[in-house]
Amino acid sequence: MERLDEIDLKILRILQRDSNMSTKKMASLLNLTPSPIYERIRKLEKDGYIKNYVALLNKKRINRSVTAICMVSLRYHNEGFIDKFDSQIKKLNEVQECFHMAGKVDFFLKINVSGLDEYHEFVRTKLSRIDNIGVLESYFVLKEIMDTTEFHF
Amino acid sequence: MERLDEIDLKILRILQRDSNMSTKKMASLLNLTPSPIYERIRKLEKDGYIKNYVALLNKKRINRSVTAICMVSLRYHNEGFIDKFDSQIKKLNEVQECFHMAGKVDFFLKINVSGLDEYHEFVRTKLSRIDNIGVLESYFVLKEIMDTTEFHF
DNA sequence: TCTGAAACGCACTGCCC
DNA sequence: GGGCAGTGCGTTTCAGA
Repeated sequence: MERLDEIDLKILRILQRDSNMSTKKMASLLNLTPSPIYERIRKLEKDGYIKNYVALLNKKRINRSVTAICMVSLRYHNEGFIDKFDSQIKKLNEVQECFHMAGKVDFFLKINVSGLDEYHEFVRTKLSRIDNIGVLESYFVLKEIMDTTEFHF
Repeated sequence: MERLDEIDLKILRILQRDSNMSTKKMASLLNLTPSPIYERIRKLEKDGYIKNYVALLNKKRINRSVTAICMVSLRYHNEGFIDKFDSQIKKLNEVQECFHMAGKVDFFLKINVSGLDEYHEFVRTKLSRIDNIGVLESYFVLKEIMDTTEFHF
């Protein structure tokens, strides 16, 4: 719960890149034995530094290679409408990220689909059917320059 | 390399949520024994369906709770300038995502910092020092509604 | 491609420093 | 808080169907 020392930070840095590394190998990298590594990791989990362990998939391989950014503004901005948009957007499987923003645009969405056809269907049959949408602007990714879950510290 | 069957898809769905699940438990969920699970996972890795295994950290805990979206347009658009922007942006530790876009805006960036002070410093001393930036617009996330690495299929 | 069994190594515990 | 030794379990391999 207290501050992390340099060893904890190194462990987190490693786990962000390769969560399957054995405590044995990590121990040799950090000039320690496996036991303290093991205990520190359990502590980092317990204290909430580590949310979960996941496999990252290759978008191309699973036919989700098109990424779109969509900016949405609502027509009315009272609490009920915002919460309603919130709960409806969570049901859409194509949406990877959705942020409620400060400023002129209300929401940023990152959407992954197989192609433009599917994006068209997504907007037509799902997104645009959500109540109270005012403006809806779509942008397409030409090239992913960076896309990482890793924080540098 | 061929098409995936329903078992492969189920394995990928599980690993996207919890990559530390044992082959034993997965086997019992899928009514199989650990060996075929093990072999299928190795094959999914070898064939490039699985990029890597990572720990996802809690932004708040590691002091990166402010998320900004930044839209950048370049002044000149010849190949050299785009590649240069590309290589310079990759050096910035605060940037989590960077996409080269089709349309009026050239790049979308997702940036995580500890607070507005740090964002100010990031723009002042790093982002704005990159050559050839024309327009630079920042938006701040009020609330994360969704942020997942998981693809639904 | 799966089952079942066998071998191996690592995760995990407890004790000592 | 780290080192060391022991145990059990999961990973990994392989023969057979």
